[in-house]
Amino acid sequence: MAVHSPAPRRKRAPDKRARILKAAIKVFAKNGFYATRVSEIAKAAGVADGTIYLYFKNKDDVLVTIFEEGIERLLTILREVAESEEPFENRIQRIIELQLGLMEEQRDLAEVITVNLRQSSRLLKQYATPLFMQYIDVIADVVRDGQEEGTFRKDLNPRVVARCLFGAIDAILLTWALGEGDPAALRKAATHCASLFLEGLRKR
Amino acid sequence: MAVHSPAPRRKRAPDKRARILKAAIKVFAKNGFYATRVSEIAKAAGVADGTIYLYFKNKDDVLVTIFEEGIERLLTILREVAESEEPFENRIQRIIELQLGLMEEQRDLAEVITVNLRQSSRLLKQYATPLFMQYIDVIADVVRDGQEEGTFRKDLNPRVVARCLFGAIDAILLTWALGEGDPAALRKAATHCASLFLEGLRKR
Amino acid sequence: MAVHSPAPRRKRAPDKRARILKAAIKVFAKNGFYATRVSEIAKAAGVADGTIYLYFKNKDDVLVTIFEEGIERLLTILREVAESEEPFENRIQRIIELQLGLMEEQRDLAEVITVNLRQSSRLLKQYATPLFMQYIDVIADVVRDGQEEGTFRKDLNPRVVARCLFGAIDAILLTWALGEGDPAALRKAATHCASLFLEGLRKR
Amino acid sequence: MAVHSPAPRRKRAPDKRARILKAAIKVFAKNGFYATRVSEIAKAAGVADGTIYLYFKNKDDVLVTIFEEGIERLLTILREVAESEEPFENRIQRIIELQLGLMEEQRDLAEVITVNLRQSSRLLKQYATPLFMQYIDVIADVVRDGQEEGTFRKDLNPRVVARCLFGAIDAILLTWALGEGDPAALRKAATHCASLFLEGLRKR
DNA sequence: CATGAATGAGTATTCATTCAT
DNA sequence: TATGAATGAATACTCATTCAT
Repeated sequence: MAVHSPAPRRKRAPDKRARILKAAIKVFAKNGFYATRVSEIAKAAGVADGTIYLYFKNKDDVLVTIFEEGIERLLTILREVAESEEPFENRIQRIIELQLGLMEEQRDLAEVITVNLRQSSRLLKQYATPLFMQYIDVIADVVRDGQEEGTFRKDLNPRVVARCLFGAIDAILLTWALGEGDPAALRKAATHCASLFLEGLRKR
Repeated sequence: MAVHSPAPRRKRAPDKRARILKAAIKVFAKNGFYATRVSEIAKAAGVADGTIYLYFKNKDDVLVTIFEEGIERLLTILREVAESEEPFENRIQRIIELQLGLMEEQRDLAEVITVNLRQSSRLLKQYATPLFMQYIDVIADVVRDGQEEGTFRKDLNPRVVARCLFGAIDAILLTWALGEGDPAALRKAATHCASLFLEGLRKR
Repeated sequence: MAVHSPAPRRKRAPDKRARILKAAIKVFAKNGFYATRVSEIAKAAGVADGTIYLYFKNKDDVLVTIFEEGIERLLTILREVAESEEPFENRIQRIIELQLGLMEEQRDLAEVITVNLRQSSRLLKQYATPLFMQYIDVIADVVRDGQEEGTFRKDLNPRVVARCLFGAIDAILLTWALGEGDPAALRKAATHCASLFLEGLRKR
Repeated sequence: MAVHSPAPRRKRAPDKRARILKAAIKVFAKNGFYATRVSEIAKAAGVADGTIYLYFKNKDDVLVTIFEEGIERLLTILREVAESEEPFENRIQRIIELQLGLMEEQRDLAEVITVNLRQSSRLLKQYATPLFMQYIDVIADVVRDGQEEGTFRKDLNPRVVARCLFGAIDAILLTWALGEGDPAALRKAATHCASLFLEGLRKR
């Protein structure tokens, strides 16, 4: 019709993939992985059902991608903090705040990672375990270094400490995600959690 | 047809309900809630598909029952410990050991409770939240009493501490349930976890 | 326990069969044949599910029995009227009133016969058609005799008239069964219906 | 893939809905509503099972649609006749002939409407009643106008007459649908039925 | 690349019927 | 006879995935 229009470009969206992921995070968080229909993701992303299969192998693949990219981003940042030159106590504190802080800005991603991934035992065992171990390792390394350097008590297994810390953060997020989602409450919880762990770790 | 069939065995099993629950824990742990077919539970329990519906409203109800009865049993024991006359530190320590110890005997149940229940957002929100809150309350009460009595530092929110403790135990169980399942490792983790939290809580 | 009680006879009920039929009429009328569970009939009859199978081959057999016994009773009475010595016009009038009157006292049976039997095409074709034909014949005979005797016009096919009359009564019953079920309304409808058909049939 | 396939024929059939309805009428008439499997309808229509659910809410909806569209069409035509300027007697006569004539072309539809709809008490009460009342009203209006104008006797309740007429036609159709289905017989029955009612209604 | 109509495999649940007691 | 717990065949409906356009 418009003969001279430079380029029709009815649909600009070269960002379909990103839009699908973003939409998926939203609906997964709201309804859970199994209760979410592919068509719902498509609708929320403003694409056709079939389009999703141009970017992802299947529904599982969407969840896995969200998890992988999300945890990858988290791991990158965590590693930076973990390997910084700051005092060990600050690193621990920042690790906690970082995760909770990061999530505060991305509540849906938080719910998807903490809740949804457990929804598929298969996915959990296949994908989450290895990444989970990397996560544990990052924290455990900080603890171990702190022990060797003399800041932290030496009688605790660093990996056990790391698991406890992960669990504590996960539980706080879970409560927060299932509940009101008040940012202030989250921040306060972060402070208390950090204080609890740091005192628990401190060498005397 | 089989003329000499050894015994007609229309098994008058009086324990059908228990057998179904036991079978369900096993297959849920193995395959996850959604991937488990009702017929698989029936087969594992040695009953007909329809029999399950004589004892449970539906598939959801089976999972919820497992969760509720498991948590209920735990809560009863936890309350005893929480309200005992022992020093507060001992109570915390015993709460941790109790949970991990209880689960040690029922690895599949541990997986169902820590992993499977999160598979249905609806179930999680509907059933888990209230029981979870009761659980949190029991622990939080111990912390609060300890604070008032002067054993624990007063600057930490008891409910945040309780949530952290729950998360830590949950994470330890999760790792254990998904992994090797070595009882010794579990016991050692319990000791370290307890030490970490008690030091973190101690008033100085 | 009661050692000397003459005869325990916890359940006198030698009338189980009748009680089952009566209960079945009630629940079939309320919910329809397909929506009625065998267990509902049993409950309404105050017997165990399995007991029904001591008196009836299966669920279909219960409906068929109701229909057969009901229509049989109706046919017997109709034949009496049809073969009486009364004026033909009176016979027609009484046939109408009889059916509607009979039903008025047995509203549930009316609904079962007019509505439920159509619920199983198989049953309808297999059982109802022959009995229906007998019914048509009884009325058609009265019409035919009236024609030959000179009371009714001769240009109408007696079987067509009989079908029309059956249909009219059925429609009145249907409306009545689906609606309020006011006996007075039914009686008035019977009068009008009779008048309409008698005038339509009268030789001039 | 198949290079020479004559026509890929992912049949872009634009008439799926109509084909499903047509197929449903056929199988409902043959086996009855309850005995008909959704998959049978699908097979008869040459579509996949799931396709039916793109056009209808559920199996009930298919039956209701058949009924509604059939009755709707009938009502439209009936109203035209009822409101025409013809003598009242002709209108009645044409109403009868129209219905029987319409059905003559669609014996299966006749059976579905007269027999199948009664198979579900729920559907009958929910859908049939209102449309049935409209139908009754159309006929009753003709009768009433004829009474007021002086053609018909005034001592009959128009709605009772209408119900009788409906029943008579229904019974004729039922016999016809369940029996041979001889068109000539149907036409003759229509004439006799009309004559019976007109004489019955005539003012003298 | 994008679409969305069509597909059809897959499953929880129901309920008539049986049979050990 | 009577029971009612147990059975398991049977089926409507959903929804991830495909592919002709």
